[in-house]
Amino acid sequence: MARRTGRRPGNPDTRQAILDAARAAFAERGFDGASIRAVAAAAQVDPALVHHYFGSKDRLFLAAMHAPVDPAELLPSVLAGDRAGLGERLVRTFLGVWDSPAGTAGVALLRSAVSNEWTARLLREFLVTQVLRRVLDQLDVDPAELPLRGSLVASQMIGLAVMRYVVRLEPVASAAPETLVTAVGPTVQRYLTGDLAEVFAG
Amino acid sequence: MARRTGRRPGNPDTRQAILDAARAAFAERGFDGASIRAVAAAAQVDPALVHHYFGSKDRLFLAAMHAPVDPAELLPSVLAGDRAGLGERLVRTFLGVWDSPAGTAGVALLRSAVSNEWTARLLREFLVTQVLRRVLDQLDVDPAELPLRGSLVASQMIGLAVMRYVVRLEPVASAAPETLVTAVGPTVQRYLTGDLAEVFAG
DNA sequence: GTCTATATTCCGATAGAC
DNA sequence: GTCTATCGGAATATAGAC
Repeated sequence: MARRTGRRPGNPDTRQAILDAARAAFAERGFDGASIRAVAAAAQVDPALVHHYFGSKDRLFLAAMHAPVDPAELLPSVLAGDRAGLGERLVRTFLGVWDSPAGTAGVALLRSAVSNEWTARLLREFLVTQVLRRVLDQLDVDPAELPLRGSLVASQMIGLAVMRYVVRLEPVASAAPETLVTAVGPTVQRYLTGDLAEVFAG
Repeated sequence: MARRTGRRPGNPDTRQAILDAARAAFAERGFDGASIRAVAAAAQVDPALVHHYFGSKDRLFLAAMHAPVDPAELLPSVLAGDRAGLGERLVRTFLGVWDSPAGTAGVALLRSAVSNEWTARLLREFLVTQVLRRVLDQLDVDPAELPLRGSLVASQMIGLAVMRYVVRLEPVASAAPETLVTAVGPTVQRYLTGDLAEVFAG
């Protein structure tokens, strides 16, 4: 029979449990509102362990945001296919991710970015370099128009996310994904490839 | 010559100074992030005075949100005029308010609602009862479609506000108001009066 | 009306025993 | 690897002197 002394088991899943709890906490209360102590309690570990693994709250947040979903993997299938369906495919993929467990990271980043400049920069850079740039590069429009087109798309998609997942305004909060795809897809399509001559004439 | 003893002057503007400082603080950091102590420091009064005037942080927030702008006064001129221009007029009025000093209250409510369920309810009720209901009542569409149309409008407008005033994604953050009116107006118009048969067929 | 002082609670981070 | 103990700070709110 093994001796009972020596190091406590040291569950190798502890680190992952902390990450999962952190993601959930940041999604519920945002970066500032979530506390390391609450994360530790949810993961059933000591608060000091969290520091031991991740060093600081900032680094814990970054670790919790990592990996759950990579636009580089999702976007190619969105960009393939007819140009006219791009808006709907983008909204469909967007909702698919946010409605899944991986969407927790999105809610966490969004909630944090609104009250914390550091995470706001993170969101901006994610949007611009990981999402918008990949999508806009495929379009056949005046390159000078791309930044505004991109931020219009972001406005509509982030607005949808805020209403559906954060503020929870009905009926958008509970609508079937395909309902929103049909409703919002054409908006995104127009921002991406529509004729915005009037806009740029101003 | 008046006696120098007796009560200290007691500036009658003190209360208003606290309210202005509170609105600015809530706009910058949200409800949870703003502290009564910071509000008091900005207003150059003692923190205990804030409690004396307003009783609690909740009531201070409510007082700071009051009055700066009333949709009941703004919307009639938006609703008057041709139906086809409704979307653009709505966006124009929206941006006019948010770009003005009164917009501070909007940013404060928005920033707070994202990290605080209590203020989120406040935002939902403001949107539904003060804004959307007034606008939707004027439309000539199937009443069963109104809730979804309304929350789609809210998604686009709040998304625009989040990107322009909170996350500050360029170029939307610095764009001329009329540029955004021309870009986003048609989206709002479609959500309000457009043919969404496909959406409701789902 | 105004301010000092404080009760109470919670935070992130660190040092060091085991 | 894990946990106890604690440092240093900041928060809301209240009691009560002047």
